[in-house]
Amino acid sequence: MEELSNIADNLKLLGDKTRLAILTLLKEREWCVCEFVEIFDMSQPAISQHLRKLKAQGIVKENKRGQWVYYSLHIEDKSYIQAVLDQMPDSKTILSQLNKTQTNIVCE
Amino acid sequence: MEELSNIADNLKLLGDKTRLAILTLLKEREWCVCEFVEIFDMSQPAISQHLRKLKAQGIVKENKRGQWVYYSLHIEDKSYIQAVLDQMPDSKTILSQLNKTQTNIVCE
DNA sequence: ATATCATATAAGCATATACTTATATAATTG
DNA sequence: CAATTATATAAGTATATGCTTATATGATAT
Repeated sequence: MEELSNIADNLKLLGDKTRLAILTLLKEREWCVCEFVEIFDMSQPAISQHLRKLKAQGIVKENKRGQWVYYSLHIEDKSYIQAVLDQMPDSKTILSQLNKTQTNIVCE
Repeated sequence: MEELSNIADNLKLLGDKTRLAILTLLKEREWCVCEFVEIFDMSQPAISQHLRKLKAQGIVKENKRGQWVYYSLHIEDKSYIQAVLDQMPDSKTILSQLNKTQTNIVCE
């Protein structure tokens, strides 16, 4: 059984607008860092630090391919996170709330 | 549709050990402030401030009876909170993790 | 090898958070 | 009425958080 304080620490990570959007987007597919930087109109270090926190608590995992690092969900053992993400809107809705369209995103 | 940032703000409130325990206990029944003070071995203002935050975001509601104020869940319209609390252990488990037994609690 | 691109880390800073103690408010009791 | 009990609020403080800018690391391409 997972500790209450451990669950709270994980939920705290969901309690940030940017991280919650990141996780919701990751429901659909893996994304690389530069895509998030474009989408959120936020500095690259800011995104990187959010992802590091998520990785540190085992909520996402990374997958390096070439110079890109792709992130994906790692919540098979965390039913309460799955339960939240199940209730979240789809990527399109998230992206429209961020006032961006996915078609603009290019990392080369 | 609820705003992403609004959902994040609500989840942030769940991301605290004390508040998460409070909400999990409230699944079972309503509790009054003094019970929480006993259970959490924390100052009365600390508990009161946690409850105020939860009330401010409409996650709990209060019910005054005599000199006591009872709190209960108000999450019918917040499926993502219901989803989290559904995954939480029962009151007995929470209380044992707090190293207290419910039988000790007396407010008079 | 050097230049470029993608990502990570470090340091600094402004604000948010979760407590504390002291005090106020309100209901209950003698 | 005064004393007690339950709760709320205010003010202060230490720590956490989320950004910033600067810099480091590492892969790719010329």
